[in-house]
Amino acid sequence: MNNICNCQNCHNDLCAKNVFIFSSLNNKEIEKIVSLIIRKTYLKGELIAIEGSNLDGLIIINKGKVKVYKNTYEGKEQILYIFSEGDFFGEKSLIINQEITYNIEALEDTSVCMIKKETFKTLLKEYPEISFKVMEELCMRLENLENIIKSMGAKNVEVRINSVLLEFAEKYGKTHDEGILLELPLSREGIANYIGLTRETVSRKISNLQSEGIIEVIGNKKIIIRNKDALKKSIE
Amino acid sequence: MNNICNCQNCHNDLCAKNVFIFSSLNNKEIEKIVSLIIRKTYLKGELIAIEGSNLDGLIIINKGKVKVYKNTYEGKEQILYIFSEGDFFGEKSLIINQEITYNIEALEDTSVCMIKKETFKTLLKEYPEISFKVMEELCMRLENLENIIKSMGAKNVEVRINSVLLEFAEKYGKTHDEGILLELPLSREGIANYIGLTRETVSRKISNLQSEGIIEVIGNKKIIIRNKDALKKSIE
DNA sequence: CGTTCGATTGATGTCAGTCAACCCGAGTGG
DNA sequence: CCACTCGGGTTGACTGACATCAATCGAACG
Repeated sequence: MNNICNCQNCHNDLCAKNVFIFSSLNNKEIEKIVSLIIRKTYLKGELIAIEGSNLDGLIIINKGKVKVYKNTYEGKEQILYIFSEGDFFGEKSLIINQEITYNIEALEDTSVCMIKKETFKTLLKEYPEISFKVMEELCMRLENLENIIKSMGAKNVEVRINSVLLEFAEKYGKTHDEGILLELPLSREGIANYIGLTRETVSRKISNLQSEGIIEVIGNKKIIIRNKDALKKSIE
Repeated sequence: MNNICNCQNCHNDLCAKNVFIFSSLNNKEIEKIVSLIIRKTYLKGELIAIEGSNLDGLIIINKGKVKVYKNTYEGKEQILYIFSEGDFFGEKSLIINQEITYNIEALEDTSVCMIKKETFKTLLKEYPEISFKVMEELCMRLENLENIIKSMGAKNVEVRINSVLLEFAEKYGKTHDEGILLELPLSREGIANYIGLTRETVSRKISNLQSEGIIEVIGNKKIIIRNKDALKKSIE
């Protein structure tokens, strides 16, 4: 179950300072926000929210990763976002007064900070800069989704795989002497559910990329991207 | 080419009153906004903006329809939005300082109202309610895209066709004694580019729906939806 | 060491894409 | 009034790529 604790024992910088939408505030203001925060933790695999439910606040990820998905008409999951440290969700129930339209599940042990709906609304009034940051963030998400749609519209399946590998490299990749070391946030099935394929197809395509020498697969969860340019070139 | 004219001779209600993001303002405030507006018109087929360019303001559609699309890696168009009266675009260059990431083309003769970037930023400061409305609108767009992704992730092609027919019925349908009369904003090819199929497939699936008696096709541009429930049921 | 869950590989089937022919209505011009 | 063209739409045959089903592998963990 969830732990709920006050935030006194949590380093400020973990909670709010690194969060994009609060990045325009000074330390004093951040402190105030931190004092308003409620913390929760979720175990890997735990459902944080379910389609149709109501979140009573904005939730900011402190540590960990979550996947946001809808169930498709065919009973599969369509993953929409992978959120990690500093990302937030639940804005939909704040801004348009609407229940959550997707499911959210912890991909690893995850701790989050919650700001109550009313508290957040007060914050928005008090610090209009936050509104602007929220708009920025929403715009970036829109753009992200627009690109996903573009790549899903592409019949060419390699394009989709390569796109998602590049996306993950951008977000989670670490430089490494032989290329970019990538810890995959999703299983093969997860990747498949993200880009609208089956796990077998993802598996096959990844094998192909390996035999072409473009990537190197290490176990199930790690990939080294040896030739990023080759991936990039293929999606132009 | 474009006509540029001042807005004195344009009825207030056309420009700003029916626009969602200004809906919280009173008449006097609307009048002020109207006075700041620059009008332009575009002919059917004319490009309003091209990927990579900079719009110098927020553009609100006064009359007409536009399609917003990206070119895919395979040289096709991926349509992202169909915007009509009251919708706006260009927010991306206002909020995050970024060039346009898609192409915008008039689907019919279209007149728009433009609010200069700096003017709009001043408005946002002056009337924080507008910020909130913009956030609402962005959230609704996100949700719309999330649903498109969900339906594109569905392998089942009928689901996508039926979804788009229902979407158009919602937006452009008129009640009619035999069902919902629908003036299609897009050609078969346009629909195909919206949901990631080919025009032939769209054509075939629409024929099927007709022979099942669920819809009736009138010429190339009109459809009567006789059995909306059947469409709805198939996408659950 | 055995169990389990995910990943891989192979064989087969299906359905949307492709290519090509044809249709149809609108506009054009003789 | 008819012939012609042109663009979009439809239809059919064929193909190929991904899904599906099934068997096997293999890494992780107790």
